Amino acid sequence: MANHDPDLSRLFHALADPTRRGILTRLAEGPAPVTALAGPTGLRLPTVMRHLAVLEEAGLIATSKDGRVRSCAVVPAAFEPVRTWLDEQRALWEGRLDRLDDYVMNLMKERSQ
Amino acid sequence: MANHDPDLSRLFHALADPTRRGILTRLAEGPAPVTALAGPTGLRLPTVMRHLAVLEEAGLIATSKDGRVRSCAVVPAAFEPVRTWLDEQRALWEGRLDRLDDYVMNLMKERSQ
DNA sequence: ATCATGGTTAGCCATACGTCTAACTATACC
DNA sequence: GGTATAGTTAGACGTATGGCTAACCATGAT
Repeated sequence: MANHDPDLSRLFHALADPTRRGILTRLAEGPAPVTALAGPTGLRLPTVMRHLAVLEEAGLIATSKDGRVRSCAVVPAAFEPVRTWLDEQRALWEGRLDRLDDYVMNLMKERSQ
Repeated sequence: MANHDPDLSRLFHALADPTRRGILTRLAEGPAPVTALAGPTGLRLPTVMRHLAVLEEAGLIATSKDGRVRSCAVVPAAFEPVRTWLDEQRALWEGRLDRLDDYVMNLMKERSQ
């Protein structure tokens, strides 16, 4: 029941935007400065900065400034809660289906007696 | 590079709300009518209906009406694109890290000659 | 036929989101 | 010092989101 987890909401929200996913994919190849990230998007710098802020607040990227260039890098571990939530959901369905299996099995056994 | 996929955006967006995740968790235990889903949320029916519409448009649930009651059920397969995207991202990081490994290995080999 | 129940539609409202421009700061380079 | 480069801040703007009320079907029960 990790549903009210604000982290999870922030994560999913951060991932819900194509521009942000694009940035993450780009960063998966390795760290990059802000301007390099902005280029492919066709968006203005301040807009990209906002996207980066969303990603950083979600913990999906980390940034550090060296001189006048800010380098951004993906934080793979940050994806874990998402994966975990998906796994939890799956476990719930499967639990249910197992119980349904048992139920059907019992029915069949009773019938065959 | 499945980033511009509108399905993915709709999925992530649908999952970004605690109320909607709560509904999914509830549905993972088995199908339920709208009112049963609304109860725990403390929200008004029209509000819940909107959440259900978002979930259905994302393909995460399916609904069908029998008499005057609409039954909602989770659609496990709909989660796959999310999982797939996560896996793709992971593959990218790992590819990068592998190449980095190779690079370091080569460096070390060259040094030791 | 009447009434209660379960759901639906329409519309309002405040806030959040994604985008932009314009103006500003800070660092590198000549 | 002067200029180009990289990023930042502030504010505006239209649209989307999440919530509500009120009124409206549709169906099952009496």
